[in-house]
Amino acid sequence: MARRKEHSHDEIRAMAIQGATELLTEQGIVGLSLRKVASQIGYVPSTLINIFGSYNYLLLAVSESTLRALQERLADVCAVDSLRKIIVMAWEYNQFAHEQRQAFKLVFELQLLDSEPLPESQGQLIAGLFALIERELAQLFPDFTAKQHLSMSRVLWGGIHGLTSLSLDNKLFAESLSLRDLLESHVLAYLKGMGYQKELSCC
Amino acid sequence: MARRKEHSHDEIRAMAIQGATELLTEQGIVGLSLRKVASQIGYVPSTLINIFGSYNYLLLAVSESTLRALQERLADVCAVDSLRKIIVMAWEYNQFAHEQRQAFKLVFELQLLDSEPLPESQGQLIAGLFALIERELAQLFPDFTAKQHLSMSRVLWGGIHGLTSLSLDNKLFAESLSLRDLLESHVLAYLKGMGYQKELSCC
DNA sequence: ACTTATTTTGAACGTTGTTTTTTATTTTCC
DNA sequence: GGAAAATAAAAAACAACGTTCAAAATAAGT
Repeated sequence: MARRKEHSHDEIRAMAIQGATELLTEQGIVGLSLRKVASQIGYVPSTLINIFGSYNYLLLAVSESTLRALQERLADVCAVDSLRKIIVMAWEYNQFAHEQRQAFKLVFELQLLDSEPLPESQGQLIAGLFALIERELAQLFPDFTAKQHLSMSRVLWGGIHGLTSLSLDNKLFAESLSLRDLLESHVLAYLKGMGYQKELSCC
Repeated sequence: MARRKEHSHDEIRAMAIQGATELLTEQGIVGLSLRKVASQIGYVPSTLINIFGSYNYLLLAVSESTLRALQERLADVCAVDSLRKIIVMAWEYNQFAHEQRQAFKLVFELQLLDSEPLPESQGQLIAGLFALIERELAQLFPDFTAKQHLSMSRVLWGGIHGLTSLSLDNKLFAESLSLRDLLESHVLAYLKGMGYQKELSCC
């Protein structure tokens, strides 16, 4: 019983990713399964295995799609100056994570077994996030070396990700504190500590 | 075929936690299962379910044990001043995470379903980690309010956790950079940005 | 010693990802 | 065009999982 050419492989890929994302946001990653995704889009487990290679690779495709959406959202951020831009990006990162909680968690919790370490695309995408900040740091600290920009972008993004990640799991234990203030405090104080002067200029 | 009083429940608890930890560090969380833990300690799945309630609660007990070991390690840190103490604690946190990679990841990846949000003890333990830093911050910034100490401890720890967590998954994309330097940069620059003066005093 | 209660076990259930076989469709070739 | 070969999707089978439940074996009570 083969039903051919009703959808191309790429179409099935897209359908599966969308279906999985829906199930993911509804029921979380524990409520997700290959069989559910298959029946959601009217296909059968082995078909998805044929196309994606394995269930993990399907999840990886979902993760990649999420990462791409996040990248777009951050790339669209604009602000009056580079400092504000970094702060807004930090806040957008956090907002995206909370809006798409389950999908965001999947990105950082999915671990492939001893197959490929990271399938290129994932690496490129995450590196692209860092690049967004590096660009602004180059504006703020024109005299610093590229390695220093690299280092600072990692520290900044590490803090943003850590605060976001902990708050997603309610492991911050600071209900009285505003996450927005924490993120802003992190970015502002770190940059100030690194020598940034023109603090709170305009307005 | 019941074999009673060969071990008490508490003994079986301890055996299961230890056995699970061993399997966890050897094969990772994906290679871990209730059945493997049971056969590892010479018991049967349903016995462990009776004692722990569920497989998730067994994993939670492992997580709690890990967290307790981490807490002890950080509490043992001592240094010449509070600033150095925070930096050393940050480094110890990171070292512990890399040494006990799988166990550390379990702590932050384990998610219970819609049962209790966090079983008290876990919350107390994580809050205890923050308290270690808050105490030092109170030394460094005696004029700040308790709320400010709270806020700063979250920002500091969020950054330390974020850098550690990303590096554990090789998602930092900065092989040329020393993680130790990144952590120190984070702590030093943030505290300096928050107004700490006596930078690099002695020596 | 016999009954009652307790506690561990073994078997069964439903679900999972994956592999293999079967079946239906498409393509190819004469 | 129609038979043969190739292809692709589905069905079935498999091993492993967490969990439940009834049965078996020990401990406790009288």
